[in-house]
Amino acid sequence: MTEPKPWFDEIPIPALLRHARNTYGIAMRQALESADYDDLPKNGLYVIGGLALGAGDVPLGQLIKELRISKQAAGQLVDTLVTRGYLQRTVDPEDRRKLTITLTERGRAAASVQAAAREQVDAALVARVGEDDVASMRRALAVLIDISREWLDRDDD
Amino acid sequence: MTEPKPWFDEIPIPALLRHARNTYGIAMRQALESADYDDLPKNGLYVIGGLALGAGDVPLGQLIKELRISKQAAGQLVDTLVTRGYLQRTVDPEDRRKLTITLTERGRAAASVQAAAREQVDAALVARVGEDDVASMRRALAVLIDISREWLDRDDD
DNA sequence: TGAAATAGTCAATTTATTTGACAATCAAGA
DNA sequence: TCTTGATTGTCAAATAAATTGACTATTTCA
Repeated sequence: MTEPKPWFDEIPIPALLRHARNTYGIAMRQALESADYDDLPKNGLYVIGGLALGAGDVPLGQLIKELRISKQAAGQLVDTLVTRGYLQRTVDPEDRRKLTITLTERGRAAASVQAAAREQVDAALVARVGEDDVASMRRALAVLIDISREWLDRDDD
Repeated sequence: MTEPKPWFDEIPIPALLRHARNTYGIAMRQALESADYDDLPKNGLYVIGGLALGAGDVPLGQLIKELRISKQAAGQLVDTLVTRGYLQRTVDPEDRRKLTITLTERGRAAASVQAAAREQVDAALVARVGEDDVASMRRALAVLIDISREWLDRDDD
């Protein structure tokens, strides 16, 4: 029994993560383009997908942290998303410095196309490795995410 | 037993992948910067890390496919990496159209700093979820990567 | 009230990536 | 051989994405 190591054991985890994420990216982009939502900027998918989750608004500040880009970049990203009709920006009445962003009609439509594509990939994954393995992958990924929090909780501008 | 769903079950897998990868990115960047390898371009980490694997050369064409960027972008990326002393470019004597890229001394040094940081995160992960779960995560990621191959094998320029 | 901190904008620059046109090399058939 | 077509990569110009630095408005809190 020579037990040859499978190819994916030789590849660094970050590279696996990159390519795996890319699968979703390709599927989602493709679906969005077929539905004529072809003008989403690079990080646009994340914004659209993320907003759809919490049924409602998201403070701009959250994007800044999650995307790990400068607040200026976040501002510009939201700008183009607003210009292209996906988002709406409103001031938080509680604190008039803050902005929250919300999906427009078009934004929600795009989000649902994207979610459908995502779920298709999810389904293909479950079909091959089973629910349990997917659940344990989620757990492992969550742990990785958590590790970064301890690694550095600083870097908050 | 209310069994509240853990937070990471609510997050789309691509988002988990993104953030998980970011953990590695942060750790590696940080390590590299402390060691004065602070001039690596965005995709530089991938190139450096990838090359270190196969002890030797990598055809430029491979980068193009793996990074999913245009050949021009790949060319420029390699350009700056060469300029900054990380890479060397040589023509393939078999086929003089082809280029292969190799790490320089500096490149190898940076690669090993990067690898060390990566392994530190790997270790932290193993410490919390165990070898088996990491192995099954790898398997699941490999399946995801495979899915994209079937999803579209076209798009080869 | 009046600093200091927070949230975001504006303008300019740098970095990353793409598109289009091209040059060199190789492969294969008349 | 020649010639045609495909492959591999470069050059140059344009666009997109992200950063830096300086600034405005708002809130907090001593």
